[in-house]
Order: sequence, then structure tokens, then C-alpha cells
Amino acid sequence: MVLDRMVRISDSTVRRLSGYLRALDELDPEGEAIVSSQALAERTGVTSAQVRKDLSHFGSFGRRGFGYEVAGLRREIRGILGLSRRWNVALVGAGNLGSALFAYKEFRERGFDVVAVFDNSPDRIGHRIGDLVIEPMSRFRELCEERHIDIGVVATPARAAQEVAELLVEAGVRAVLNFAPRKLLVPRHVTLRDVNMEVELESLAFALRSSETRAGGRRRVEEW
Amino acid sequence: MVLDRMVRISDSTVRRLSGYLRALDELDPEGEAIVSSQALAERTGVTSAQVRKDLSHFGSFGRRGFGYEVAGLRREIRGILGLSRRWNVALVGAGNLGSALFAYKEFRERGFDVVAVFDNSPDRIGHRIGDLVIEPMSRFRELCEERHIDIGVVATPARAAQEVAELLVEAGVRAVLNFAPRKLLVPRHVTLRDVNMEVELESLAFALRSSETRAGGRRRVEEW
DNA sequence: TGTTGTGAAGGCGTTCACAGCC
DNA sequence: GGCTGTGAACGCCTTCACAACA
Repeated sequence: MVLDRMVRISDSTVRRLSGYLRALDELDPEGEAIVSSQALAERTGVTSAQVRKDLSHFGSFGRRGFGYEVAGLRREIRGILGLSRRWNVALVGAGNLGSALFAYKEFRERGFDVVAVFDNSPDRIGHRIGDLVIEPMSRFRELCEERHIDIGVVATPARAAQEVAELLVEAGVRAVLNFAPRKLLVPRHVTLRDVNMEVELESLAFALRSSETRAGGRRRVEEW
Repeated sequence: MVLDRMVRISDSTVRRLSGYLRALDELDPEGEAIVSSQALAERTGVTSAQVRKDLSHFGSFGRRGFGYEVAGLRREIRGILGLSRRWNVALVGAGNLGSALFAYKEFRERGFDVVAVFDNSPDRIGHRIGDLVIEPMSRFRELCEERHIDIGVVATPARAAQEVAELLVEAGVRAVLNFAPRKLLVPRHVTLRDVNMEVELESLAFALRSSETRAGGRRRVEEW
């Protein structure tokens, strides 16, 4: 787990590591003890050189002529990604999306515990959600500190998102996952990730439109 | 709307265009008639050169020494992204996430109509959701064709996702938005976008872990 | 022999900087 | 004068290709 060399790790590398981990999670129960960069590459849709290069930023986890030990590599990647500990998540916005995210069990399985849920609607405040109670924004800072929030998830309407982000920052949260379709401004020491479903749909529309423009009717033979 | 030059447009360009569009959508009601690449850049968190370069792939929409006409540029980008028409979406999976996505009004506002919802659970099939009925997978192909589905949204558990993707492909759908945390294999003529919340959380964990490793305690002064 | 780890090459997107034009 | 549009420079990530080595 050599991170102290302090080479800059690209975002794409980190995201792929997450993909390798998921693949290893599958291989383990399948009884595979050894995996090659080639096999991992096929499972995750990248090249084998990419797999090796990504891993090489953090150390040498394989054996030449042999491959990688599944369990060992899995452990290493979990360590690299910071998954050998659990993380506390605060969810802001308990509407449709927020509730769905809260109910998403896989988060807990992967080490992320939603330990606080906030909303500003009187209709929702005070209601139970799972084993929590939906809290008013007035208790935001207090509860964020009390429950040692590591990550804030913004699942509010777009208009409220920036304000929520600022509250998160003030409360000392240094990682934000934003589902609101709006660019958030946060200090540089805060890491922000956006999940913007509108962007995804619009990029699909672009792709559809382009291929129609190009193909001019007849589809060509399918190729996987 | 010059697309026929057939230069390859990068994914990042398309995603940024979507961001510019959102910014223009805000500027319009604010009564701004003209916007500079600089202003657009600030609103979307990129450089002004980037804005100009992105747009230049599709034509010359501005006036030198002046800027871009908000309404006009908005119209152009909508055209480029394929948003001057509406798109039919099929949602597969009516669980927590699927229902939340269905309830997300912004999709309709932006031109995407969910016109079919499928699930394989007898508990859900037949129930109303909005003005639709949740349909069984057995009617998948029939309804996809009947309702001219353009985009399929996969909101099933991971284990079902690949199978659903194949059904979508067989039904002639050429764009897939995948929310299941699993790599999907689709033919090359099908465009796939992934929204993987686990990857996002894990990349946040990586960032938190790295900054802790580096900073060794004391936070430095905030800088936005 | 087979697969890793990695310097070097290559490709692609971003940024620069300025010519072009209103 | 000011801002766009764009070729050229830059930098970063990916791919190549092979030395290292179990």
C-alpha cells in the first residue's frame, strides 16, 4: 500500500480500481484463487496493460509468469481505496431519490453507513427512516459533528444544493457526493463527485442523434 | 448544427455541452441576453478556452468582440444534443431506485418521457406507477416496439442487469443507462452510460484517505 | 514458458496565445 | 477595444513492447 511516493493518481485510475475490486469480489466466491491482468481486464472492459499500470502505481502485487492472488489483491485494493475502515455518511434530502439511496443496502455492504438523514420539509422531519429519524436542518451542524460525518450526500432539489454544500463544508465534511443537477462550489480541500443523470441522458440523446445522422436509416450488422 | 464534418466529439465535450445548456437555462430567465465564454466558463467550472473550443466543433455561434446570444446558443446546443425532439424511455426495475427515477420530474422537463416500466416481481407487476402500469418482463419486447423505446434505463439488482441489457438490445434499443453496479456488455452500436454510485463513494473514500495520509492531522487554511 | 512491471511512444484532450473580426 | 475561433504547444493518460523473473 505504497501511497507515500506521492505520485498523482488520476481519477480514472481510482475509478478503475473500484471496478477491479468488484471483479475480484465476484471471482472470490467463484473459487478463483489466481487471476491474470488479462482476465481482470476482460471482466472490467479495459486492457491488461491498463490493469498492470494502474496497480503498479501502488506496488507490485503480482508474480511474474503467474498472475495475482485474488484474495491478496482484493485486500490490497480495499486498502488503497480506503475501504479497510467504515465511513459515516450524512444524507441530505429525504425525497424520492434520498429515500431510494437510503434503502440501497449495497452501500452498507461496501462500508458506507448512513448515520444521519436531513430534510427541511415539516412533512418529513421527525419521521422514521430505517433505524433513523429524519432531522431538521437546524440540527445539521450539531449532528454532523456528533456522528463524525465523513461524506455528505446531497439529494435535494437543485436550488437548495449549493446552500447544503456550504453547510456540509462548515460542519467540516470533506467529501461530497452531489446528485443535484447543478455545479457546486466547494473549497479545494473538499472532494466533490457529481452524479448527474440529466447529463447522462443528454449524452445518450447526443449519441442516438449522431448515429441516426450518420447511418441514415439502415442499421449495420451487430457486433459485440 | 454542423455535425456532418464527422470529427470525433469527445465524451467530455458532450458532457460539458450539457452543463453549458443548464447554465443557459438559468441565464435566460435571469434576463441575460448575451453571455461571454468567460461567464459561461465560470458558471460551469471550466476555462473560457474550453468553452470556445467545445462549441467550435459544431460551428461559430458567437460574435467576436461581443459574446454569445443566450437564446440562440441555447437553441443550438439543444439541437446538437438532440433535445429538439422528445425521447421515449423504458425503465426496467421498479424497486426503490427505479421508482425514484420515475418520480424525477426533471427528466420529462428535459425531454425524456418514461413510457414503460417493467419489473419481474409479482408484487409489483400490475400496480400503477404514475399514469403507467408496471409490466411483466414477458411483455418487454412487444411494448418496447409498440412504444418506440429510444433509451433503456436499467435499475435492477446487479445480477439481473446483463440479462436486461440483452433484452433491450434484442428489442432494438440503442442507448442504455445503467444504474446497476456491474459492467454490462453491449454491441458496439449500442451506447452505454453507467451511473455507479459505489464507484463514486469509493473514489471519495480514496480521496479522504489520501488527504489524511498526506496532511497528517492539521487542516490547512480553507481556499475556495 | 508465461505473466508481471515499466520506460518509451503515442494519442488525445486541454490550454495557450494570438489572428480575425465585430 | 474586446471577445471569439483556432492552430500550435503542452501535458496527461493509455498503449506498446520488452526486460525481468518466478
